[in-house]
Amino acid sequence: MLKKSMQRDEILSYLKSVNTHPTAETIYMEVKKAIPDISLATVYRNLKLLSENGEILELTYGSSSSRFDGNTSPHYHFVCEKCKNVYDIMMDLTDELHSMVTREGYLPYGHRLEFFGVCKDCCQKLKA
Amino acid sequence: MLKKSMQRDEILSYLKSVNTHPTAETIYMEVKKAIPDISLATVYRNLKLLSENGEILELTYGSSSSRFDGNTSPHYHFVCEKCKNVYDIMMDLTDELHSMVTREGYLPYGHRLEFFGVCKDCCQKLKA
DNA sequence: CTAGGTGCAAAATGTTTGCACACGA
DNA sequence: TCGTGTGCAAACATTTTGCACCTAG
Repeated sequence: MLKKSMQRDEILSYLKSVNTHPTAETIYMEVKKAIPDISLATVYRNLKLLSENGEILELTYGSSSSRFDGNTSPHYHFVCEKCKNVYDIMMDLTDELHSMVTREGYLPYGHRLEFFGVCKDCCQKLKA
Repeated sequence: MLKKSMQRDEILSYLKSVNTHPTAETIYMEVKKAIPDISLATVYRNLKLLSENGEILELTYGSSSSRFDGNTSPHYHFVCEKCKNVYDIMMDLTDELHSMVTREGYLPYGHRLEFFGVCKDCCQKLKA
């Protein structure tokens, strides 16, 4: 069971109050102002709990290490939550998407789009 | 100036040959098959060089540490490659995007879209 | 020859875990 | 009270750096 804790409350309310995307270290520094003897480990533990519960979003590429892409041609990915396979979605929305963010004042070089769900094969199996 | 090196060539050609998005460690293991005494440090150094030169893409959220988002409503991200800030793009293309992949036979639960490029502020600085 | 590249090991960063104690239901 | 949460320090994982040697231009 998830018990209430002052530390977790403070972390969540800090994250809800800002529109930046702070790192664990930044969150630690900020929350420390309210709870001076909080530890960094507690911050990490609660960030993990909160994102598992869907109350916050962790922005990573899955693992803790960077990933590198040698592919220049535009394509997207579909990650199946059943079979864990990663499928290529051969689609290119570069013009549409980039013109949308360009209108907002950004200069986009590229983008990444990933879908999560169930693939064709696993859909079949679910029906059967 | 950038000198040619067997190690860098091998890393680049490996990355161009796969459609996965390997970590530095994976790249190291693979390139080691061709150049057995390559070191992990060399892999890191060359990955950095190659991505600085735009020959490959590093997929991260800027810093080497995770970032956390208290905003769970549907929105996208813009990662500035200069200042490393992550900006919210308040846009929701769920209906459009999901109907596209549904037509391909997938059953999408969600998706993630992030742009990379240069933000408004850094565009200004580049011009100056 | 010389600036840049390399391997190695150590250091620097970022994150997780073991443990004993503290706290909320 | 009992199971969860916490702080601390140590362990781990990932990435960077200092250094002496090597290599392409």
